[in-house]
Amino acid sequence: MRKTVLIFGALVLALLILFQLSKYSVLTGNTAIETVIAIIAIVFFVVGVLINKKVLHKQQNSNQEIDHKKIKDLGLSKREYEVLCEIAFGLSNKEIANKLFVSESTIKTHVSNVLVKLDAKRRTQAIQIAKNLQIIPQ
Amino acid sequence: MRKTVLIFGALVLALLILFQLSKYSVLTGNTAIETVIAIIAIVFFVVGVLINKKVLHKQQNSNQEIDHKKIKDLGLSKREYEVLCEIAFGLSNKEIANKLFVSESTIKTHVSNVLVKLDAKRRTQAIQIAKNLQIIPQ
DNA sequence: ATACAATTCATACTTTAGTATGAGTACTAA
DNA sequence: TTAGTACTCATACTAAAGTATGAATTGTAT
Repeated sequence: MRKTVLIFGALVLALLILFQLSKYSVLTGNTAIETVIAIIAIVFFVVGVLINKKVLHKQQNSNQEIDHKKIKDLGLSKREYEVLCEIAFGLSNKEIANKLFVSESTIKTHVSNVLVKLDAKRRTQAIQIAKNLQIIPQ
Repeated sequence: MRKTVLIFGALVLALLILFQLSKYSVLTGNTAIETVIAIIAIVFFVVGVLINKKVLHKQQNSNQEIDHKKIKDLGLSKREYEVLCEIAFGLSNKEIANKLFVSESTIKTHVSNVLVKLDAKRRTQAIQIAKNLQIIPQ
């Protein structure tokens, strides 16, 4: 956050300096008015593009990042979350069991717990809910 | 596409006019150099922001748009695709049947066909595959 | 008119998913 | 040390999902 303020301040300062430089170079007759306007136009165009890109980039991030806090708030254990991710990947209980080297009945227990904690009736609904809560990747 | 070209052309024209106007207003002494520079800066800043927003918006769209051609290529019928969407929404066969006003056995038939056409073993896997193929909303 | 695809439905069946209950182990914090 | 939590597993059960087959209806294109 401090970094953003510093960069923004430096940017404004640079622009002000550019502003003054261009004014004096015109008044002293060293530079044509067209050149100054062109430079100003290009500089501010680039600044506009960059600032906008940064803002939109943050918006995209907020849509993709996983909300680890929410996972804890839901009371999902580490293992339950693992199982949830494998469910979303489309695996069956038996396949998840093989992948995590435990028995199928263990997976069934985890799945049941996940469904309760996500307030879902089925694993497909759990996938939807988990995505809406942004606790699994889209 | 033609629309874009027209708008872009009009924009360039407007900027050129602004450019000329500002140059003459300074040379005839009607306007202070600071005012002109400020206006140019603001205008090009806004143009930069808007153009960037449009470009990024199209990129986002390409990640979100549904590939209707692929749906046809897979041989998915209208009804089968409807059922697929409801599956992805997390509904059970019975719930889908009630929503679409048909029997559960009809839904089972559709689901089976969807699984074959998507080469999926389970409905959860079908959701994953459909998302990767971009035939259902993320 | 007929062949074809899409939709609908049923029955019977197998497989997978999900629930309920109880229990053993291991690790951690009070 | 004990209470709590997470993880594991089993058994027995119910519910849902998925398969296979056959069949009737409807609209559409040749």
